[in-house]
Amino acid sequence: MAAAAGAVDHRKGPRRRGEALYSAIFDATLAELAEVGYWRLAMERVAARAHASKASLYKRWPNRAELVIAALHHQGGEPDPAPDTGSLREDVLTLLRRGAQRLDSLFGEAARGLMAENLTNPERTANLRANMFTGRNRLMREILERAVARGDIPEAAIKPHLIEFAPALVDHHFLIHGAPIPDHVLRHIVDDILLPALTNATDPADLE
Amino acid sequence: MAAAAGAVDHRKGPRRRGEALYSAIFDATLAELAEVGYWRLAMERVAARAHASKASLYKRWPNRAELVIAALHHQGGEPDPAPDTGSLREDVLTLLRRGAQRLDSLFGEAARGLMAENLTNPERTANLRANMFTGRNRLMREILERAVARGDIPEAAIKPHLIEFAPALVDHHFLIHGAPIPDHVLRHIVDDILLPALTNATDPADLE
DNA sequence: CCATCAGTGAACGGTACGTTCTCTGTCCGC
DNA sequence: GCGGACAGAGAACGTACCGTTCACTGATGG
Repeated sequence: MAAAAGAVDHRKGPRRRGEALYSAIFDATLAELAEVGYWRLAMERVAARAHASKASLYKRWPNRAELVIAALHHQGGEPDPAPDTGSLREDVLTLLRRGAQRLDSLFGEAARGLMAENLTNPERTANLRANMFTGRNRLMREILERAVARGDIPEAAIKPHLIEFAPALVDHHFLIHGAPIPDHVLRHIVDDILLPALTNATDPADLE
Repeated sequence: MAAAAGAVDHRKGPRRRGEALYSAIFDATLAELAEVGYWRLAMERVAARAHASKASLYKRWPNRAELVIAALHHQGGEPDPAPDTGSLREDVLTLLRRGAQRLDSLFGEAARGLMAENLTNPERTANLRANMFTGRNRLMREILERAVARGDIPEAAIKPHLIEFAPALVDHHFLIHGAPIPDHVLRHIVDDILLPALTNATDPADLE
C-alpha cells in the first residue's frame, strides 16, 4: 500500500517518477475500485488519492477504462495453464469455475463497469472482448482438442460457436445476476447444455 | 409527431396536461433516442424538446431509465403470440428471429443503454430483466410444452435453465457484437446447442 | 552545474445532473 | 362563472466530474 503517502505535497516533497509513480497511481486506482466501484471511480479522485495530477494521468491513459485495465494488468499474475484431468467434464468445469471465481473479485467489478461503459460503443466492445475473452477461448479450445484426441467427442465439436458459448453463458449470468455464481449454474451449463451439444456435434459435410 | 409544437412558450400558450403532456414527453423521448441514442439522451434535452420542464419529468420518473422504459411501453403494441408451426425447430427459430429483429431497432438501442446503465446496480438489473425477458421466457416455455406434448422432446426439457439459455445467447451476442444479428448465429444456437440439449435432456430422477 | 524534462496543484470552461424558485394557465367545487 | 388549489413552464442554482491548460519547481542527464 504505497498510497499511504498521506499529505505530502509533491510540488515540494519527493517528486515521483517512473515505476514509483506508476505504482502509486495503480494502487490508488485499485483502492478506489474496491471502495467506490468502477462506476463512481473518477480520474479526479484517483489523482487526488495518488497525490498525482490529473495531467499525469491523462498523459498516460486517455480515459478511466484504459487506466483500470492497466491497473488490473499490473496487478494480475501469470494465467493458469489449461486444466488437464483426463475428463472433459472436469476440465470444462474447472475452467468455468476458475472464470466464475475471477469474476467474484475486483476483476469482476471492473469487468462489469468496463462492459457497461463500452456497451454503447461497438468498436470498443469488440476491443474489450478481445482482451478479456480470448484467453479463456484459447484454453477451452485446448481442452476440446484433447477430448477429441481421446475420442470423447467428434472433431466437429471444434467450432467457434461451440467453443465460446459456455463462457458466454457464464458471463451472461454474471452480468444479469451478479457474483458469486452458484456452482449449480455451472454444472447445469456443462451437464445439460455443453456436453450434449459437444457429443452430438455433426460435421456439416455429413449432411450433404 | 406531436413534437412539432415548435417555439410555443407553454407558460403563456396552451399548457398541456394529462395525456397530451405524456404524449409530448414520450414523443420527445423516442425522438431523442433515435437521434442521439440512449447514451447521450439527457433529461434536459428531452424537456426542451417537449417544451416541458425538467421538474415535470422528475415528478413522474426518477431518472432517464424509467422515462425511456415508460416511453417504449407507451409505444409498444400487443406482443405476438407464441409461434406454432408444428415443428420445434421452426417455432424456436421464429421466436429467436423475432427477438433478434426487435433488438435491431429503437428497442435494441434502448436495451443496450439500459443494460449499460443498470449493470452497476444488481437490484435494478434484476428489475430490468424481469421486464424485458419474462415475456420471451413465457413464450419459450409454451413452445417447449407443445413439443413435449407432441413427444418431440422429453418432459425433463422443461427446466428454467434450458428455457432461458437460448434467448440469453441471443442477448449476449447482441451486447457483444451489436445488431443486426446474422441469421446463421441463430441457426447455430438452435441446431448445434439448443436442440441437442433438449433432445438429450435427462430427468435427474433417472440418475438415482 | 545548468538546460531540459516532467510532475504537481490549481484553475478553467463545459456538460448534465437533480432541485428549487417564480410566474401563471388550468381545473374543480361551489 | 368565480376563486382558490393544483400543476406546468422556464430559469437559476449548487454539485460533480470531465478533459485541458497554466505557473511553478523538483529531478535528470549531459
